[in-house]
Amino acid sequence: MSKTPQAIRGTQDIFGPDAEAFAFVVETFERVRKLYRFRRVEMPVFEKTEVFSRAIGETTDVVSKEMYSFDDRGGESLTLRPEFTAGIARAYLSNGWQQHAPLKVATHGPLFRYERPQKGRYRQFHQIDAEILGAAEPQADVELLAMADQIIRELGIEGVTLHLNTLGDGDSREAWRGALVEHFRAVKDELSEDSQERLEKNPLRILDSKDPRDRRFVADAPKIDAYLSDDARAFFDAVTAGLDAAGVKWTRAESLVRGLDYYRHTAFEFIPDEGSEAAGKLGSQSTILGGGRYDGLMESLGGAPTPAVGWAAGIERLAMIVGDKTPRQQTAAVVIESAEDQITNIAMMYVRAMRHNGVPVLVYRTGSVKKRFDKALKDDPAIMFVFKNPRTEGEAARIDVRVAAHKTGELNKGLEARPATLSQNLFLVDRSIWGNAIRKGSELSLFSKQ
RNA sequence: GCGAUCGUAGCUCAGUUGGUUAGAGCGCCGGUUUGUGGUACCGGAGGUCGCGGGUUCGAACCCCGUCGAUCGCCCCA
Repeated sequence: MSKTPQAIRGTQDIFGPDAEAFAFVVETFERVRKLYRFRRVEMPVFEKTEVFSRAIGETTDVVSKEMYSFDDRGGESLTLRPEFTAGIARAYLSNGWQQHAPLKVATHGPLFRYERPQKGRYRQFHQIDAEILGAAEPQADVELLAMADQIIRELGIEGVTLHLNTLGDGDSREAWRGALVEHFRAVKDELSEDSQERLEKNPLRILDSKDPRDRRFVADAPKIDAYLSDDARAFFDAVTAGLDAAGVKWTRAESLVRGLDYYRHTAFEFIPDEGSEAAGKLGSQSTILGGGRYDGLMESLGGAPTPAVGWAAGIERLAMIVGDKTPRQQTAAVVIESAEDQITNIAMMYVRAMRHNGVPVLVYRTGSVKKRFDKALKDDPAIMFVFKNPRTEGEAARIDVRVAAHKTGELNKGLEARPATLSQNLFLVDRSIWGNAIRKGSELSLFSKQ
């Protein structure tokens, strides 16, 4: 026997409650994006490396050391996608989706980054993603954010706030960046080692440094507001006004910047409030959804200037917060106590009728009779049907219907047994699940939940 | 890339200063009892102690390496 191979570092096999929470996030996303009429797109999992290196920026850490890249047999460098946006921008340009502009699209799936795994962060991770392409108006930002807000709300996540900032247009951003470099260069020797590095590479990042040595100088650093052009300011005002009108709560975060080069104007993150339940579940990983406007991206890929705005959110992180709030599926248990084929066939007829009427059913027919009940009860069904042999000659196969108690120990006292036989034409099941179940002739028809 | 902690049964963990055949609970399988049965009791299967070296008469335990996990830093979502 050879050894079982290990899974790749930073990958995960998701099962059980985690998998249910994961699916709940995706299902909620799919349902809500349809309400906003975002169109589903499916994207390749890998692209030519240049798609990401040009779009994201050569100097960023993502490109310089966090990409999963490899050469194909023709010697071309390919990369497993570290994000959705660059690939969607490439598709927009190469498929002529300009004709659909403004185009609202949504997708979800696996992404890859070669990083050290830690809480809520994996080498293969999964995101939901929404983009509006070819829309320059601030109303696009508002709609996109309203959808994000609704998704988080419908996932039942509390205590999360939208942190909002503007990076201005290209000129504003450059002017501000210059002023920041000047400001921090004057005190360079007193900054943390990391921030001295950042000064050259990514000065905006100094703003959200956690190091106390840096915090002192961050407070009086130049603010973007002083460098905003009139247009940029008007744009931001329109976004915030729109959010207010849409009932989306937000807070200004002047030092919120995004790591990637292509962002302009609006930048935002949904962050759990200090001390909230969600914050506690996430460890040092705090942002649960982030994005912004990337008006410069299309040009970096050789396309015409195209305004666009989008966001992405990690499914694992959302699932972690949702946790056991995932609605549990109510199930009917059918226990076949009899060993006779005829009775099994009758039971399976009922099972089929229930499933075709949208009722989830689990069947127990193997192992000792005791085991069948043990297993059925452990699955905590909302109701149980028992098929057993007739007691007397000529009597029809006997069905017991009972409402199983939901809590341990209440089975015997709390349970309401309603024995019925096939000769009777009506029996009740737990109304909270399916309403009345009525047998007519050989068919079981069920009324849906009210 | 850096730091800290940790790898013993399917799962959660014990395992005393290094000392015979490595334990428990849960789970799993079989059985007895309980009126339709989630309980209780009896029995059973299941571990080359992550892997590879080293020290020692002797290593789950000490040392080195390696792989992996967890948490944090950098970065980012």
